[in-house]
Amino acid sequence: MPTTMTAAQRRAAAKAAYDSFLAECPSRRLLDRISDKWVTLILAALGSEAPDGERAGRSMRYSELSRRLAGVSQKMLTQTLRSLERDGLITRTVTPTVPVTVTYELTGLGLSLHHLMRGVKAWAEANMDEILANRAEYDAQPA
Amino acid sequence: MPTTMTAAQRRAAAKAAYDSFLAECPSRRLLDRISDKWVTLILAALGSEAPDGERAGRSMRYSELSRRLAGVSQKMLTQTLRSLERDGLITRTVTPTVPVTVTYELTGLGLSLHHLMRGVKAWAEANMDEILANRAEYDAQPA
DNA sequence: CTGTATCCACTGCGATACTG
DNA sequence: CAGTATCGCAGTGGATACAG
Repeated sequence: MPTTMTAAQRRAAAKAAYDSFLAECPSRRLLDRISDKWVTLILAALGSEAPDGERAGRSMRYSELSRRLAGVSQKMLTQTLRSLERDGLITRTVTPTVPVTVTYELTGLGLSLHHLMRGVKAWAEANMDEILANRAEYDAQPA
Repeated sequence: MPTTMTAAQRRAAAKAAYDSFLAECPSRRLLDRISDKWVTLILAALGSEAPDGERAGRSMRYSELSRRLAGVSQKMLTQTLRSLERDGLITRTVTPTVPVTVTYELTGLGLSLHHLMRGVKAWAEANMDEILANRAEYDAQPA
């Protein structure tokens, strides 16, 4: 922590007394939760621009998400969605049609995390080539 | 790659070569790799401002990191550091003192990811209270 | 369509012991 | 100091079957 801290920064630090560097801190578990492939992809999917381009974030059905996140198992999708709902990052809406229709949507909190996760996903895609090259070079090193 | 590719398909492939939504895409695995608690914390530690405040990113010894990331096992720390080194996100420097001194430092690529991961870590710490409240509310719902 | 429930294979990860 | 090697289990996550 820098010694040159403004009063505002000190207040912020005092208010949010959470530190993920500490093993027992709840934020450490939260960090573990959100540091997840499926969390990132779900938030990325739900936060993508709606077809009409009018909203930031779209509403998606369970089956839509299932198709979008290629290869996700039912268990992981449901489990991750529940977790996100419990944490207040997404809302789950059930429409009593026959058969039932369930839609998921980002909350404001979820949207704020989406902005970060979208960057992470984009980073992975943008730097894939360089990383593949780095790996090749590393693996080519003589032992 | 099939030779019978439409011009539109070629353009799409060229523009977005990688897509984490696809199960077979290498970027999916990369996303899984970097979506990791220890990756986040290591990058956060190495990217924090140096004591002299002159550099973005500092050099840290193995034992320093071990202390900073409270509760990390030797295995996970070494394993994660190796992975980051192989991907070209950090450098590992051995100084042949007695006993040997090993320091780790972010590369430019690592620094770029650090900026994102630092935000994720900060988000977790900043929104911990709200999320705890959301969980309490969710758990209070009648079944 | 949108789940829940169950079983189980796999492996991530910690603990422990040892080394240059 | 900075690792490597090995063991063992707990828990993750996939596959499958079933249900409202």
